Amino acid sequence: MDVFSALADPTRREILCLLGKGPLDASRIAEHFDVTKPAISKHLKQLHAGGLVTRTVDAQRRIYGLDLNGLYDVENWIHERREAWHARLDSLQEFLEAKHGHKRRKD
Amino acid sequence: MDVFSALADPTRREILCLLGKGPLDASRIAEHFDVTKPAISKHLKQLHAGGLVTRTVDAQRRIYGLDLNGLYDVENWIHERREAWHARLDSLQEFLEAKHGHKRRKD
DNA sequence: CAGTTAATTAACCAAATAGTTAAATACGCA
DNA sequence: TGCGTATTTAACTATTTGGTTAATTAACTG
Repeated sequence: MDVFSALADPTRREILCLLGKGPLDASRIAEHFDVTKPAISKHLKQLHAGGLVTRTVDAQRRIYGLDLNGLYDVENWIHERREAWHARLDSLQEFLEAKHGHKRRKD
Repeated sequence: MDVFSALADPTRREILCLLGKGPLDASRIAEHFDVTKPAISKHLKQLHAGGLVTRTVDAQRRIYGLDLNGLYDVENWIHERREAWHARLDSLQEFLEAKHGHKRRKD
């Protein structure tokens, strides 16, 4: 399971917003939503698989917190796309400069 | 539709990688994948809806290019999550410092 | 140990999604 | 005009997904 599909669901993104304010156990998280606990449990599983939440065990409780690693993964991917984009523009510019430096030709 | 679900599909992410190297028309994009053109067409529609690709018309051809706006949207969202996270840590630190200062005075 | 609380798993269902083939649309050209 | 090319839309199918309720696992408490 990947971090991108984990982020695709609005409920899961809201959970991350919630955890930005601090860690919560599964029941506390579920209180904030109109869906049942098993639904939230499955969302948390996917968020954990995507590296977006941490899970610590405290007796019967599972306490979830925001995990920055998943966010970094996405950020890096985005950064790579933008790098490719800029590299392309740079090479276009180089190409045009080289052309200018040479001779004025009609293409 | 939203940018997060547009990014959830691996084929769509590959299309964005491809467009990082430069704009391409729909058929050229489809050549890189094992799926049919209508499938690619629908992916492009979703990417466009998510603000991840631009579309320019050239006669019968539709030329698609990387759109940085969608990438910025995602990046901002991630940034906001991290800001919330840091704000939480800061306020915890403040709390602890205040507690310390208070105790000290009392002693 | 019996009972309570917390969370997940199991089994199932409806809706959304990614894919297909075939038809339709739009444009350029002779 | 009509033909060929490029792309999208239509109609359909299989799979995935997000949700439900009921059962299960696991740990504390009296």
